Amino acid sequence: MNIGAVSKAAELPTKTVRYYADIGLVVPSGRSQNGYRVYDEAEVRKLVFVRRARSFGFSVDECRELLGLYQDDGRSSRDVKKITLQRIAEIEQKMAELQSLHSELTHLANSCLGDGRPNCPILSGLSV
Amino acid sequence: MNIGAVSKAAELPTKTVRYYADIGLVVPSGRSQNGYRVYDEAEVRKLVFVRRARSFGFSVDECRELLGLYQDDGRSSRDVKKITLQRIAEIEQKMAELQSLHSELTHLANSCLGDGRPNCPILSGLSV
DNA sequence: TGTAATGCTTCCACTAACTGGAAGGTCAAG
DNA sequence: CTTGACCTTCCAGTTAGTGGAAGCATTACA
Repeated sequence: MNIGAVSKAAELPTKTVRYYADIGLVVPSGRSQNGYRVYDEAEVRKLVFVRRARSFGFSVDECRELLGLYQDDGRSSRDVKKITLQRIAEIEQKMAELQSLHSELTHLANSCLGDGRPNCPILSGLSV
Repeated sequence: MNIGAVSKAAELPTKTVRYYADIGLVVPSGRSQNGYRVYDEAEVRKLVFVRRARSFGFSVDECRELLGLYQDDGRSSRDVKKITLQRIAEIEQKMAELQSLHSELTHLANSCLGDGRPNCPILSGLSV
């Protein structure tokens, strides 16, 4: 498979696939005579894996770590679970922050008339 | 006030204050003979405003826009409310994403034994 | 068979919002 | 007088890509 087909199959932009190759995250299985990157099914699966993990908030470096575990038959599920639980904790933290942000902003927006007049509680609220 | 005092007053790192000066977001009111940036209360208020707005998820460019409104006595609260409501909608969107992420990851973590064996549903789940 | 349109390559530069560090000038205290 | 804190500029790096240019390769179509 050439990069275009891979890009379609993994649902990632070609630029991103090339970038992942550059940083050694998912490298093509080889190159054809004309220099084109050649991928096979295994790489496509890894790319899908990375796309999903990224969408789950795993950083590229964590993806690298996870891919390592993914490929290592001797890995323990304990390692994987540890990373995942950390991520869950971070998500909960993030959600709490967003929650307080949301209520503050909602409060400000509610107290604002939103008319053509300059008097605006949102700005006063921000500048406290 | 020199940058150190401003930094303390506005609760922002000096690096950040300098950065904001560089990009023209909050510029010092002047320079002293020795070349030190000199700020007065108005700038400190703006910096506090920016810090809070940033913590609310407004981008630096949005802060610039808000600062413009903030300083413009002829502004309408409608403009400010519009930006704020957009931001609230984005936060809700983000929270929904985090929520689904959280339940998916929790599900995966729960189905993982977390022992020393290689069999790990988290990885299989990610690679679907 | 010619040519035009994709598709692929590399490389360089840019994004956001800082942060770290080096090299050097200034100032107050002991 | 020297030490240390504070200030300056400039350069580079961070994350995770994205945009674009210049230049081969392949394919589609008239």
